[in-house]
Amino acid sequence: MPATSKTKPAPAGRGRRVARASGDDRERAILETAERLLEERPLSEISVDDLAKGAGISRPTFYFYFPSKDAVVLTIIDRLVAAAAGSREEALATMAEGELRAGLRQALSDLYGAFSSRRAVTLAAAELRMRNPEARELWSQVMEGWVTDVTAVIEAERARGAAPPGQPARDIAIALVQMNERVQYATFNDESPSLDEDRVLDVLVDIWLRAIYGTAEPD
Amino acid sequence: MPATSKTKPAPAGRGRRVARASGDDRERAILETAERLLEERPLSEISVDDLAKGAGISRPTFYFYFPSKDAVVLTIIDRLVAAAAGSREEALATMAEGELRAGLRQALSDLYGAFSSRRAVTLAAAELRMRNPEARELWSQVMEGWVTDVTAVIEAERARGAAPPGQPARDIAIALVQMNERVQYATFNDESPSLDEDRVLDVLVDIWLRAIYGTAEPD
DNA sequence: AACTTTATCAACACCATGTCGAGAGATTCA
DNA sequence: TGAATCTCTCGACATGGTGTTGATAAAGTT
Repeated sequence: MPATSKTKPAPAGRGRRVARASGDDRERAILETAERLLEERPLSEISVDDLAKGAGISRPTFYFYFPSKDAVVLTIIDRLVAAAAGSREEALATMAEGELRAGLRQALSDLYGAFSSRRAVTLAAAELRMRNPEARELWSQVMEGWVTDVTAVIEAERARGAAPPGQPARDIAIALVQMNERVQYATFNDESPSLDEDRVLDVLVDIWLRAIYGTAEPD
Repeated sequence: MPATSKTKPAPAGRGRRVARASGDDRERAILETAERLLEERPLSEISVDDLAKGAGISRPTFYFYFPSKDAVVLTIIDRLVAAAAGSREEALATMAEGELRAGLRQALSDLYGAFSSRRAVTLAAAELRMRNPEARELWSQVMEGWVTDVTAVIEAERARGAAPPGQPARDIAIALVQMNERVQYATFNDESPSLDEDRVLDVLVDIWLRAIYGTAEPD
């Protein structure tokens, strides 16, 4: 077998039926069209025909490359998620190095950045998750990754006495990670009560620090 | 004019075109069918025909009562939101009476209860918000109500010296209210990383107290 | 009894999805 | 070289949803 990647064994079951020659261009064209159109309007207002037209093919031909509109978006989300996973490892590495206040800020900043650089896709992911089980499952894995890591950090901090005991670490982690998801979504989407772009990080970091390291001592 | 409510001037622009006699039954039947079907499957999998059939009428007749499927759900959400608004006032009244830890717990508990008693509708609201501007606007008002009230509470506590200064009260309020929304949704929807039904309140109250009254003092 | 209002639905127009089958062009190999 | 095979393309169709129209029946009003 030669060293050139010739047949590449079906990237995930998503993409095309077999995977080979010049149709790669079409596949890319479809993905690019989807990303471009998502900058303009929500997924629910984009039809298969729009994607086909944008890629310069007919609608039936679209189905040669992807089984559905959702599959196109899932492919795009896959890639975003892979990139975000990179951010997560990097972020956690920073946090493990002692300087925790700055570390946490850096971690949340990386997370924020990973998704803010691809708003349209992030919003589409949220929309798709509502009605597509595969998208739900994928997102679920992303969330679980973050929750697991954050749980470990909280437990480590408690173990070395830097953080006081409290509710189970995993429960706190779930609430904080979900808070970030919602707050970021609202900001990206420019919802009515939502945090300003340039305030998000300060506010989230503050709440994380208090939730992890603080205690509540009302009068 | 007699004292009997005879014509009732079009409840909100939503419901039916005019509003009178026996058609009230049909209208109720449609609303009840919608609620019933939402217990079984998501809004996106319910058709106008399903609603019509369930109410014992044909599809065109459905359009005599409501302009669309979305309008039916919006009517239902309207009522849920009105009920929740009652909860909010009650909750805030409890909090204003000094005993704050218990007060906050009671407030969040009321909020949680208002929506958990109508899970199906709450989930449908979230789904509808994704693609319907009117639903978005309605939900936006609900969120704004809570944010405004919570902001006032935080500022009052800071003013009387019970809570330390920190990020702007409104920003903290936004993040906390959005956290609750997301965490509760995940729990109702039984998502993969989500808090157990019976842990939600403890965790949320803990984070709220720390965010409002605590300070972060890492080692 | 004429007239108006309320209520109903068959038939239609429209749009989106996804499939089928007939081919066109390139590549393989006999 | 030419037949077989594979990749790629699309017209035509089947299906299923939305929303509208117009004819009509039944109730209420004058």
